[in-house]
Amino acid sequence: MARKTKEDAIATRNSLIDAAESVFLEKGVSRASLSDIAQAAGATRGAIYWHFKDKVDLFGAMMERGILPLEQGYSEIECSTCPDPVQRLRAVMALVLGTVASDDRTRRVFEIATYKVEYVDELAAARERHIAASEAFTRQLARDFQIAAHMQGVALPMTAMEAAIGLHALFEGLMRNWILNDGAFDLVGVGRVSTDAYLSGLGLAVSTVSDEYA
Amino acid sequence: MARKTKEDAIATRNSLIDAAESVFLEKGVSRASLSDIAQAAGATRGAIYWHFKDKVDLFGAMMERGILPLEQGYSEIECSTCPDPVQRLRAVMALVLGTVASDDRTRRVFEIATYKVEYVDELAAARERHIAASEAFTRQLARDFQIAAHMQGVALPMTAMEAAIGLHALFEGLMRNWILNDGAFDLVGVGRVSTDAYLSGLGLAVSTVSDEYA
DNA sequence: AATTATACATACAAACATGAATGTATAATT
DNA sequence: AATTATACATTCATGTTTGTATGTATAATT
Repeated sequence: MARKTKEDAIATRNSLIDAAESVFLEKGVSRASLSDIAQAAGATRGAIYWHFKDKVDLFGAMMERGILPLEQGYSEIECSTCPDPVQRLRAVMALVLGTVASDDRTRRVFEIATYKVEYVDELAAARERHIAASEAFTRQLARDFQIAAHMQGVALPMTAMEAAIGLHALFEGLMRNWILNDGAFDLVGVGRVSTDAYLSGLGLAVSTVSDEYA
Repeated sequence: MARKTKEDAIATRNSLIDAAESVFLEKGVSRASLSDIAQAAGATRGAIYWHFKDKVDLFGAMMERGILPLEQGYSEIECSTCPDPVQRLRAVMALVLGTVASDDRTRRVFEIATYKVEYVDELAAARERHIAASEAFTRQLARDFQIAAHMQGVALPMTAMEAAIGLHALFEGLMRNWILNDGAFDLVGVGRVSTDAYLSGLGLAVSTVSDEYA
């Protein structure tokens, strides 16, 4: 065919990423061929090789576009207006869980990243990125736990870091199992009550102004 | 070459599964070719096709051999000699986490199943199996929560099922993150204290006869 | 002892998938 | 208006993997 305008090219690129999302989700990343993706986008492999170096590059672009809402949540914890560490922590968890539960693209990308890709050598970058984000999140949780314990004058029954590792595990476990079970439970609701139980078990008060349990 | 005795054949089969474990872990399941596996086992593809239908079948055999210790833990919860539901629950968690942390084969297979395989159509059986095991585990947890709450005369701050979903998420999240972080924290220790915090947050007494926190 | 089934190894054909090379019509630039 | 760079589509050569087909030496069976 012919040359497109710059906006057309951007649209093509986006449709390629859309198609990649769809095909990755259906066939898995490794079994998805570039022909599959191009065909799903109504294009050819030429378009893919023009916009992306190869499949790994396309995967990276898809991840970057889809993970943004989550990293936004992660970063929100840093500069939130909420001064109380426990409330901040609860707000961030609710925000991220709510995003995964409500935003289709985020959920699809999360599902691909969790169940439809093999983290081996060539995807080491994605893996390292996830590890780094997790560590940053966990460290932030640990700091908040320390601050909260100090503010409330309580002694945690474990290291702040251990408490953070546990909450982080609860957090990711909920999302993963929710995805695996095809949204069979209320992610935000269960996330809230289980998080609160955990916090309460740490000896932290969660200021239950308007908490309702179903 | 020549025909082997029956024991030799079984040994060959085991070495093929060993090789599959190793190659799957290194290259991921989809990128691992049967030639790779055969070569790693010091055999040829002929041996693989003799013992297994195809790669999916070999993967299934590997899973079955490596997941046994975990399912053993899952089943232990059913017929444990420990009558107290909270103690039983804690014992099972400790047993499974301890197995993953200490048994190399279990850990490798778990890592493959978690990070080195794409759960798509042809592996639907493995996926369904995992879902079924998880659901059974969660249901058992819920039942124990109900019994424990009744025994201790406390009202849980949430549904027993929700409490179970949370603990299950904590449980799987810990294992997954421990694997991802290459065993960077004490899986059994953190599992114990975070589980106890969660239980305590549910309002359940955990009978701390000899609990020590580092 | 002869036969048969076993436990593989080897050889072969077909199917993709990839990456590069080339073609090309048209925006954009001058 | 001529030139150039862009945004792809098409073609081609190559390598890889798979499944099957066939060969074969020997354990097991009779």
